[in-house]
Amino acid sequence: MKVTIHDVAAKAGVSIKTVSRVMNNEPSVKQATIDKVNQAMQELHYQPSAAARNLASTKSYSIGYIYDNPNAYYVIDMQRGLLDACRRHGYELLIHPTNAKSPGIVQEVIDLVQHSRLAGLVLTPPFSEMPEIAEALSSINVDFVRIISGSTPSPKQTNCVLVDDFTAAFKITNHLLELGHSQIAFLCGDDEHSSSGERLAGFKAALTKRGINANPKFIVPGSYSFESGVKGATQLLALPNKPTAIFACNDEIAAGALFSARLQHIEIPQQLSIVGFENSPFSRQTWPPLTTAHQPNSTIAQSAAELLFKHTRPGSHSQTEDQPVFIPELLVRESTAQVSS
Amino acid sequence: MKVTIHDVAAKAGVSIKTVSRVMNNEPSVKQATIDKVNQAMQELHYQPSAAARNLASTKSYSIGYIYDNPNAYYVIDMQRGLLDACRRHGYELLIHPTNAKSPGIVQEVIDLVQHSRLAGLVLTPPFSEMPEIAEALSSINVDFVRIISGSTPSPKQTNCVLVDDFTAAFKITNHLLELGHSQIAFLCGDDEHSSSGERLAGFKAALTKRGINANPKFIVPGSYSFESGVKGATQLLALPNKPTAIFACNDEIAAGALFSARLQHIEIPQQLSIVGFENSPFSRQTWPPLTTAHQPNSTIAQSAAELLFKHTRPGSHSQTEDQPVFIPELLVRESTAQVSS
DNA sequence: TACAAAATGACCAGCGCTGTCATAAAGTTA
DNA sequence: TAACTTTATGACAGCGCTGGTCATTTTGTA
Repeated sequence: MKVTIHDVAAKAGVSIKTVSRVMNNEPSVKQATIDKVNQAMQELHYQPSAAARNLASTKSYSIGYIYDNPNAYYVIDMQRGLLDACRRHGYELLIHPTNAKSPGIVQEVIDLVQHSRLAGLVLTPPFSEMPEIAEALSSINVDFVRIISGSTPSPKQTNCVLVDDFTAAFKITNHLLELGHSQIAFLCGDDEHSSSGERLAGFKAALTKRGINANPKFIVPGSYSFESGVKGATQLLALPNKPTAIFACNDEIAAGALFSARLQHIEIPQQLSIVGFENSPFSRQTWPPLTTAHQPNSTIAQSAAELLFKHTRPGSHSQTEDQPVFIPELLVRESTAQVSS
Repeated sequence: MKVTIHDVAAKAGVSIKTVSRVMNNEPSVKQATIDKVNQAMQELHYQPSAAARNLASTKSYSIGYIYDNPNAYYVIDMQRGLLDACRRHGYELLIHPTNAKSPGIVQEVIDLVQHSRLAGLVLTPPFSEMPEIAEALSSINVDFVRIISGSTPSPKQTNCVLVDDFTAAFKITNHLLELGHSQIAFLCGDDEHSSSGERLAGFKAALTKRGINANPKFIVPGSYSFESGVKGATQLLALPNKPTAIFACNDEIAAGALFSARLQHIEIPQQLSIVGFENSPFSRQTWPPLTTAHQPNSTIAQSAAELLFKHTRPGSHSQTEDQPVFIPELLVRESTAQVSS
């Protein structure tokens, strides 16, 4: 029926204590024994009972993922990555979608952690960028890993996985520049998300490097939504000197921009180039498909979980080395073209 | 520190067993005792440990959601609904994305249930339509609720939540008919998903009622994907007598059809009406926005979870009454118009 | 060959709770 | 009031695992 540690021990011909030692990779176990036990575990499809471990141990075997993100594809990818890492390490994942702007959010997070005895938490924007959350978590002594926008590991931001939006945006902008565009506009995402700021900075840096100063009218504030893209692009395309290319802060905004351009009978990419960011399924299902930057969310999530597990385990508490950096890659599709003269 | 059942028992002056009885509202406890215990729990801010309960009890306090669906919005909506229901009843939700076509899938599901001691499972297509899964689950005596396509409760399909695709498709088709279309094509979803068959049946029924027989060439097999929509529509629009309207089995297919039409410089909706199904965010972010059918996924999920909890609890095991039926509603947007003569 | 070091097992308590069964209190009947 | 039924409560084992303590066996090394 149910496979327990006893079954594994019997099958491997060792004591349950040794199986336990292997599971918790305690020292003083021969490699041969480790292999035997692992094999027995595999063959029996053994999965340690998280409930029992949580109960017996001072440490805990579940981590939480708190999120408030309208982008379903992002969330699903993150979940996948976290789940994969959890399965590998015998952890459980507790998902907790909630409202980041709710007034009681800090208490809500604390309650969640304490009630469910979480070993740690993975935070994505906007939670990863809320200092009050980080403080609260530190104060109750819970490990957490933040996935944030940033390009260079720094000791200030410990336990972070960095997504280098700056460099990615720099590359995207270069792509546009190489196509001959110089009148490039930028549609921002939400102010609160630092990713938007980082992408904008990368954009500006690329322009500056070519000696172009960004036209202030070409930088349009907004939010990470289709509607915002529509609005921003409509505004841009009403300008007397229209841009020849638009860099949208994500694919949804880009889709909105595309929509707006189409309403005005502007041909994409012949009359206007548009780029997105994220490589969400949206970007493949617009017409034309969007040039964008691919963000390996699932891998990023795995990396975050691994970091959490490493922290949780005693020993190696290194600092700056533990800051993986991911650079989204340029993905050229059909929404960008040589500037028309 | 951490308050346990012992603290409550001590405070209330009863045994821990009695506290347990109160928590699980078991019979045979005097009202006075119940009050005493409840008060003690309140004063101590007592929260029972889910881990301990799961470990000790034959019943469990978590349910699982197994899925294999490329549509992230659908999955997220389902999760939301399930999570809401779980929170209300003090349950935990375990999510388990996996591959329905993997050869070991039945064993995988069994392992999951046994290992995590799940109280029950919520299944959506394709899992809800796999007889081998239902059999396996029954054989190990685990409760489950299936969300499936169907219009009439039947004793055969116990523990099901029905989504009436037939009626919804019938209504959508009527919408097209009322706009004067008679040359209507249908882009199918995956054969394995009965929703596709149900929608097709509703489509045919609406045509038949108006005395139109469906042109066999207008019924194109496919799958629930953008690509399939592109392919199907391309095929249809190459026909000597093109359809004037296309009913796509879901929004992604519809988006694909839109894409294909656009490639051929066909104006939507002036020259061709297209409808989708599901009201996913996609349908709002195409140009023009899609006429579609709104499926209240989150509500459906809640209803499924409630059904599961009701089953799990002893007593009321009614049959046919427990089959909620949801009918997706027609949502007219801009991808459909009067047929052009 | 002797001896230290490493690897493993045997055993026990206990995490916080529930299930089972025994027992005590209360209610009913004649 | 005895005899008995019903209802309320408690004692205790045990869920699957960890963490500790020792004892024992196997290995490596001088």
